[in-house]
Amino acid sequence: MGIEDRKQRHKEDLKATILRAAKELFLEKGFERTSMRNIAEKIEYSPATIYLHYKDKNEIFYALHQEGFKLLVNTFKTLSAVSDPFERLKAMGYAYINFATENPDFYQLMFVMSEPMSVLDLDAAKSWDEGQDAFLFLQNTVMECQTKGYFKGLEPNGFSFTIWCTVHGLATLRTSGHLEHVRQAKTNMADLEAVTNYTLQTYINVLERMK
Amino acid sequence: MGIEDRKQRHKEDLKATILRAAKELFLEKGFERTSMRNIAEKIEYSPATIYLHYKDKNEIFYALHQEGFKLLVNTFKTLSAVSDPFERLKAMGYAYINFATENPDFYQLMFVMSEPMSVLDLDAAKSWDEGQDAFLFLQNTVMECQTKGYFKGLEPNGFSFTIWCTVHGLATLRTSGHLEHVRQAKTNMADLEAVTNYTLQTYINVLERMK
DNA sequence: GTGATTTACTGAACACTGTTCAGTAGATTT
DNA sequence: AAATCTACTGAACAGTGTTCAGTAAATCAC
Repeated sequence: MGIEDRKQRHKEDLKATILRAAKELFLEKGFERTSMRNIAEKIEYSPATIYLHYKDKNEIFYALHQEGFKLLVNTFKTLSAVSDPFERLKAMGYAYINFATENPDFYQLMFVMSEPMSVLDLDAAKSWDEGQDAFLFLQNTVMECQTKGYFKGLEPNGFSFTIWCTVHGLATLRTSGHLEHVRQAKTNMADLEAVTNYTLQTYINVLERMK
Repeated sequence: MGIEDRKQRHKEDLKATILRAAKELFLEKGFERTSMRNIAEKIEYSPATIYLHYKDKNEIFYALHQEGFKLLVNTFKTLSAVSDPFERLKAMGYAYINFATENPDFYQLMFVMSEPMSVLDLDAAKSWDEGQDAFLFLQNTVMECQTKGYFKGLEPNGFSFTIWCTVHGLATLRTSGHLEHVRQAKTNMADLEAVTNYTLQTYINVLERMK
């Protein structure tokens, strides 16, 4: 059935084209300012056509949310090259904040907005695998650190989670603009980058003490 | 000019009525589902009237954002009664998370959404005093802890900030619903409350070690 | 008391939003 | 050639924040 195949291919092409257009618009203008009609206009189809491939806007959000996780996990994977686990942990912290800073819209989609996750909520079979994959990367590194004498006696799952909370907290304060208002209050810091790095460095100092 | 006074009073009354109605609707249905028309209907005025008292929706957001901070700072003030600074620090952590859990919409308004802050952005004279007040509470407690031998050698401002990042991270993961998805992955925890408390307790254990 | 002015307020509109659905043009099958 | 199926769309629905000309009533000046 070559004809069926060609049709199937075209269908998948269009679905991918929609996603690409959505992504470009989101990264360009942020999703607050990206509408279904904008996406439709970009791909030169009617808005209704999008709904033949995606149930609603949240399903597009979810698809991009997954793309974001691929990006993040890939970054983490390159850090496997760092053999010393504590050095790797530090590198992961910087990589995480870097990711959030350079892809604030992706970060929002992945860790802040609840809309993309609503796709999962209804389907109990699905779970948040992307999130767990990324978290296991952290947890494994923490456990390796423990074999080298760090974080003695701490339950790795819970402790890893507190680490995630800290960097996530910093990332959200930064991407939401609240960090900028904090910076304006303590005028000694020159720019956002400086405040971010200083905070992360301070936290690493704290972790370093836990040997 | 008694007439002027009466008019002024009525004007301020109406402004307060708008805010009260907005607050009730926000807490009732969340602000995603609260529109200017909803607020207008509740106070039995036309939508356009609201704009005579508030520049736009963000200005209402900002007013509620400030109310939220009064609430939080008041909670913190009652904790001044705890004399031991480390015990106070612990209590503040629980109070903070508790506040976020019981007032998720206020928390969103205060620490997650950037819209309310946009009122400040334009007016350079204004700064984020509310946020700074709350933060100073934390920083002072941390500094008191240092006199008792905790957190030796750590620069208090930066270190306090990492503490805020951690509890803020936990609070946002919880209110955004991401914590629930994490909980579903590690099935051993019964409910959200348990995960939250366990995480906070683990973090307190970490801090306790820093003596 | 009467006319002019100011104040408080509103109806209707503008330009959007996500989403649905009847209807159509064209390809494919019978 | 007629019937079916597929891919797609125009137009509508029910909303959103916001603006502005216009109105009714209160106040002021004479």
